[in-house]
Formats: sequence, structure tokens, C-alpha cells
Amino acid sequence: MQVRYKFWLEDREHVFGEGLFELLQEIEQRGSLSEAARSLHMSYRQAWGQVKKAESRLGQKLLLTRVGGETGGGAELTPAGKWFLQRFQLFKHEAGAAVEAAFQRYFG
Amino acid sequence: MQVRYKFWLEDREHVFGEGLFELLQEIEQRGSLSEAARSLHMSYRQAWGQVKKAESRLGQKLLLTRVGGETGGGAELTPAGKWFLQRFQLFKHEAGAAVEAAFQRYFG
DNA sequence: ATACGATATGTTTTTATATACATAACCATT
DNA sequence: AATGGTTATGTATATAAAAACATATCGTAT
Repeated sequence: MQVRYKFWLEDREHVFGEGLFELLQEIEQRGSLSEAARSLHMSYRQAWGQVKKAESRLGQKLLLTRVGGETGGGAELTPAGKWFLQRFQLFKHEAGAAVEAAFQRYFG
Repeated sequence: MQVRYKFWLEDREHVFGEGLFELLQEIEQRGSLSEAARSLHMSYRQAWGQVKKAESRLGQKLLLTRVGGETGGGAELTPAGKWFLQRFQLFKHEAGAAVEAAFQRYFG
């Protein structure tokens, strides 16, 4: 038996969770939303919609995109995007460890 | 902004989570599955199925039921049912507090 | 015997979510 | 001007999860 868990941030509605976290991570290191989506085996449509929804709910941009040009276009994280990515990383690492520890204490 | 979280136990498949926890809690203090379901605003069918599935996956009974009689019938927790109820209560309390603390540290 | 309140299940319908499909616009390069 | 790779979006379809519906059985009390 093992414990499973999920964390996410809400502001009345879901705004930031594991899915967006992984997506931003990939975008940061690839410089492209479509490439990030491909590497996560999700459709571009889905990835784009996820970002768009979060931005609208947060009231701030997470991506700075450009269309056309030699590479076709691209995307990079705004400062806000980087901030969320970094914070969520630290948060989920710490919270996850605590949950695992509690699980061991009561079911291990 | 606030943090939200979910914990559950798996043994290859989902076996015990918040829904079952609340259900067992109500059954324990009401002595009836149908009454517990009503108080949680869920259908008897749903509640019964949830227990049945968990029992099958855990390989042990969580409820001791009786049908007919003056009250129509009833249900009470087996020792295993009580054990899971109690352990999960303690676990989720502790884990939840830790998650909230981590959230405050990084987003508070 | 009938009624009542509970457990016990199978089946159908609805709802929500995710996936797929389709198309347009942009712009450096060839 | 045609191409390629991207961002950008609307719409339709499929899948899964939840809710609703429908019955059967059981045992005490009336």
C-alpha cells in the first residue's frame, strides 16, 4: 500500500497545479509551447488552453510568446511565470516529503 | 489564494480516500449505511458501491451488515473498518497541517 | 399477510472532462 | 510567392464518472 497526493492552488477556481507546473518547466528549457506539449505527450491545443486559463484566472501573463520568424515562433516565461514555477517546485517538494512521512508514521 | 490538496491510499488501485473516510465516520455514529448516505447527500447506491469496491480491493470487510428486523437492518464497522477510519483521521490531520505550513512558507 | 425500513445489485441516463479535428495568421527564409 | 514551424482558437467527438432509476430480499411488528 502506498500514499498518493495532489496539491494545487486556487483563487476561487483552480489556477496552478501539477500539470501547469510540468508544462512551464518544459517551456522554460525548450523555448516553445508546441515542443513542450509534444514532450509531455499532450496536444498543443490542450497545453495552450491550460496556460490561457491560468493566466486569465491569475490576472497576469505567464508566457511571453512570439509568432513567425526563423524558428516559426516561440515562448518563454515571464517573471511571474518563473516565480510560480520556482515557488511551486519548492512547495511541492517540501509538502510531498511531509505527506510521505506522515503516511509512514500511521501506515508504514 | 489558497492551497488545496487530496490524499488517498492505493494498492495498485484507489482503495481509501476522503469519500470513504467520511462515509465510515457517518456509519459509525449512525449505525446505518442508508442513513449515512442521506446525511452526506449521496445516493445509497453510490455509498454502497464505494464500500463494496474498497472491501474487494483491500481483501477485507469494512462493514458488518444485517438486513431485516425491527429497524429494517443496519451496518457497523468491523475492526478493520475502525482501524482505517482512525488511522486515516490522524494521517490526514497531520499531513494537511504540514501542507498548509509549506504553503504559507512559499506563498503566504 | 402486509407494511416498513434497511441491505443488495443491475441497468440506464446524464454530466463533465478530455481528446481530437480543423483552420487561420504570422514572418524569416528560400 | 511558396514553405515551414509556431502561436492562436473554435468546434465537435469520445470517454469516463456520477447520478438516477428500478427491483429484489430480508425479518420484525402490526
